Amino acid sequence: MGSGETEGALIRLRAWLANRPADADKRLPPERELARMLGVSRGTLRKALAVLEAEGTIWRHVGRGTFVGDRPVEPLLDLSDVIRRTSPAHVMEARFLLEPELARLAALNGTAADLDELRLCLRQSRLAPDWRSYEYWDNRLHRGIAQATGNTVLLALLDGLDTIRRAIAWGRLRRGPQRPPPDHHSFAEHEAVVAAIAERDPQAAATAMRRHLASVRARLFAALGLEPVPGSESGSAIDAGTKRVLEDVVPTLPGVRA
Amino acid sequence: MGSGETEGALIRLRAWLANRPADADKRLPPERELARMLGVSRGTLRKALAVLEAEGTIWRHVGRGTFVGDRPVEPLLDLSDVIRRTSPAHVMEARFLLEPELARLAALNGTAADLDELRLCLRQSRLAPDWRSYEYWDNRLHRGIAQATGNTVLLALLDGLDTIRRAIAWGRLRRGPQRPPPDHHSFAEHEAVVAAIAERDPQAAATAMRRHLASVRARLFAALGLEPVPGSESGSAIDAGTKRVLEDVVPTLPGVRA
DNA sequence: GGACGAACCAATCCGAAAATGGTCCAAATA
DNA sequence: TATTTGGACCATTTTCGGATTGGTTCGTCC
Repeated sequence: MGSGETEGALIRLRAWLANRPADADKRLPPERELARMLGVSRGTLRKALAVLEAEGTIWRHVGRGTFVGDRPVEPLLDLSDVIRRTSPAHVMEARFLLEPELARLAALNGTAADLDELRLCLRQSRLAPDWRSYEYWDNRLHRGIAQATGNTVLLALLDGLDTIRRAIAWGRLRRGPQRPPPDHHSFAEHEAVVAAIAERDPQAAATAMRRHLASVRARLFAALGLEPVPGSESGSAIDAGTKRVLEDVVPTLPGVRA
Repeated sequence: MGSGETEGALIRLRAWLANRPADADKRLPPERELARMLGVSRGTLRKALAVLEAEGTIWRHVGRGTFVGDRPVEPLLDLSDVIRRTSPAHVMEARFLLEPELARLAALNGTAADLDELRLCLRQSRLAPDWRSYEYWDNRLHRGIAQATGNTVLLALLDGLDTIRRAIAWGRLRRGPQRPPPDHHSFAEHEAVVAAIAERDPQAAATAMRRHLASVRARLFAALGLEPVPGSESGSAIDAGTKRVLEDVVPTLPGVRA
């Protein structure tokens, strides 16, 4: 196979690549120029470049150039498309899935600085002069919990969920001159979550978060005119698979911080 | 307040907006032109536009123009930044959080077409001629499970996790002429997950997925030279908070499809 | 058969010019 | 006095043409 000049070009190319300063530009000269520099034809150089690309040393893109290192990541997420075919119920389901576990991991991994941030959010949300301001601090609180897990991936996931949530038409949006009433259900629920995190009680934190989300969901569905979620307040009826739940959930979510 | 010409401009503007065809462009004429069309000065028109913007009818942006409808959502996620400060352990933690619940919801909501897709992935992954091809079908399988939940938000979340996972440097990447051995651990584990989904057994599906992820994590950490996760195989030691887990997990993840 | 050179293609980048919303100000107007 | 008007700037964005660059296909020559 690769006999003759192609192999020579590959060797010369590797040597040229090795002899360049470490702080050199990630971008290589254009093929035409590089071919002239190495004393090879462009076609031959391209074969050598193809080898380097196959082994992951470089990556190329039409119109951009040839670069050394890993190919950059492109988002690939078409948010506006997701938003069009999603519903508030979907968002609530995702929140139920994510946020209790975030609270749980926050109780395990949260730092003192994280807790300061959470307490700040609690205080400010009580002082909020209008709904818009309240929602800012509410949002910042939930994000702070994700931050307290110490896991940037989880934080990114919650951020993604947030952008979707914020973009959905929530029917009535309660903006106005009024302010949240002092006995707004979220206040006590938020404080319960933060208290459990502060006491390093993971189960209690997750439980408190579930209670909070159940409350939010009930209000949301009521506002949308839907029927309440079946079994959301019963809490009875321990089925046969319960023991498996214990064996699964407890050991496999250790919450190690890497 | 808005006395005199401003009010008149607002009325004329509303009328002009109402009288345009439904399929008209979302983009309004430039302010200078629109002002001339309505016979108002630009400053007055801008006050009227400010009212419409405050009530959410239109949105504006410098250099772009004025548009009717909701303001488009911007990603706000800087993926390349997240990737730089994250670790394989973080990604595994996120997978443990997400994917078992996805399997659970897939068992509840998956359609026959979804199951066909999953079985196709199983078959193709066994036939894969090299690791690269195997990882394609493996990836498509996990994505298919998220698809089977019927929740586009969860699918978007898994996609986001995937882009992060794919971008991280996984140390050894097992690309090469070899192919996955026929007794590769993932085969049986994947089939267990899909079987549980097909039998509509949510708990079993979640359990099988946890087992699979635990296996993946063990191999990953071994390859990276880390110590195994404490308690990942013990599964004993039922602590005091277990009953609460039951009361929490079971009723609050109903998996309703909206 | 393989290497070379040339030409062409489609995607991308680049820079200047135009377009657009945001802002300020003095004159005109009621 | 209070409001409107027209004009001039500003910062951001779009637009558009030309240059750049990797991808591809020829004919030609060893």
